[in-house]
Amino acid sequence: MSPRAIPRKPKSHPANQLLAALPSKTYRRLQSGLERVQLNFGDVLYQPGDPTEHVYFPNDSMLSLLVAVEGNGALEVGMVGKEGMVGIPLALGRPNSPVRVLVQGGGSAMRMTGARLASELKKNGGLKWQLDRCIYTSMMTAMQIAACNQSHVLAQRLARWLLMVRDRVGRSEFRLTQEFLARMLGVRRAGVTDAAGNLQRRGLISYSRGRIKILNLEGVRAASCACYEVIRKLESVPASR
Amino acid sequence: MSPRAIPRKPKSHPANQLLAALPSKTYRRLQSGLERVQLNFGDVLYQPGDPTEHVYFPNDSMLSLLVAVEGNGALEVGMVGKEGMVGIPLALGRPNSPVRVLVQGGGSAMRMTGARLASELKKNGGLKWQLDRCIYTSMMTAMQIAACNQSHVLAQRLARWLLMVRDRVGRSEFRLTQEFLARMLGVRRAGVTDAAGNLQRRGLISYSRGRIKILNLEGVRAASCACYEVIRKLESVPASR
DNA sequence: TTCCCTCTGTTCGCTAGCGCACAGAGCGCA
DNA sequence: TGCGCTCTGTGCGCTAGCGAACAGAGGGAA
Repeated sequence: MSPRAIPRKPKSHPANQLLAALPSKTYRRLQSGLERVQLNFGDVLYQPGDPTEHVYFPNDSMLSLLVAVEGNGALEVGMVGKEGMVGIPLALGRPNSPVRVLVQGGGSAMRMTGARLASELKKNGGLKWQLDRCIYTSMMTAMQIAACNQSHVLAQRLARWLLMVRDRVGRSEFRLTQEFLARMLGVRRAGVTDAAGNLQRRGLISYSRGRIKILNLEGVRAASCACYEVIRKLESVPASR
Repeated sequence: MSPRAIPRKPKSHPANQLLAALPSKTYRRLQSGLERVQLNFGDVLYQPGDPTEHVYFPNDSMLSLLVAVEGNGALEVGMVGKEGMVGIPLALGRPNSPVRVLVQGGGSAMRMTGARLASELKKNGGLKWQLDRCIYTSMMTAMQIAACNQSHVLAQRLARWLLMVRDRVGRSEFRLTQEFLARMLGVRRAGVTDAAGNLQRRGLISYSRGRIKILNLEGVRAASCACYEVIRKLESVPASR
């Protein structure tokens, strides 16, 4: 369950954009606290209630933030790729994460202990600024998704979701079954079949046995709700002040 | 639109619990930056996109965080009373709030400029800890509401909402029309009439012409989803470390 | 007291999505 | 090559909630 450490030292130019945006002096100081780990699809980084020890900065992996609902499994309320980090509660001084964090796209990530993070934050080398930016993004994304879930039909939310995944994995093709997707969106699998089949018939995506590909980006954008653009713009806030 | 300042000086024992939880030395230092303002029902403290200047610490007022949805008005994604503050984006270094903040329960609040807040935060007198706690609560609440909106029927969400308002205004009776309530929840007014009528017939609440009263607290709790308890427990995290 | 305006109750037809179930299709593996 | 398992497509009856509309009831103001 716990991700296995990879002995290789972190590269000097970090793949994670949050780390990459740090002043190089700050990053060099941080390096000794960063450990590279391999994350595989289905790994669970945090389980609600469990004490958490590390924060994670994805390199090429992709993570889902899930809120458990009684009886209903768990529902996605956020997505983090190389643009951000997970473990915000730890960064805010909470000993555990109330959300489940699931590895949705395998790959590697850098991790750091909460204690080290806290001590680095006191040294004030631009890390706090990056962290605040990430907290802001996570919070606003959750709020937008809250409104979206209540306001938009499945077809739109599905399109939004595909676009969000694409932005985070950096590819237009990825592996995910309809079953999994339905769980993330909190709907029936058959509902996803329906909505995805519709997109496929219109030539916007192709979909087969867990392999999904966005064929017509503009088309999918048009099929999604405006929430996608709202969330996308959150990511593009300036990276330094 | 902009709330009017009240000349009276802030009380030495603050009504806002976030301020009250500060070390008294820190609070005394803060006082000169705090200005008491009167907030009236319907006032809008932040409009998405507008530059924001102040953060607000409610005394006895109650504020709603709203996310606008194209065509659909705006939907509530958070609620803040005397236990917290609004203006988190400002506290995170963002120049404006992407959410609308609406005064839902009239009363007073203390406010402070973002610049002053930033300078106080650097002095590290426990303010950051309180702020982090508030950010954590707002974020987790939004995530829970996102899941709730997707998972629970209107009747449950209505009950949750009434309980959340009660906790924040500190009374079991408050003034709100079904029309307003429907907007907050993102449903039809007729749907609220239906769900509220049901609660009323069961003797759990009384409801008449914008005056609503919780008669049977346990009953309303039983009618709501578990999200209420999840959110309530977020508020009760320890106030000092 | 009377009028008016706001708020609530209720109806109708309709759609999105549910829960369940089963058939078929493709891929991996023996 | 054939078997079996996973993934997708589809059908059926049902419920929650929508959009629109209208009737009535209660309070406040003149």
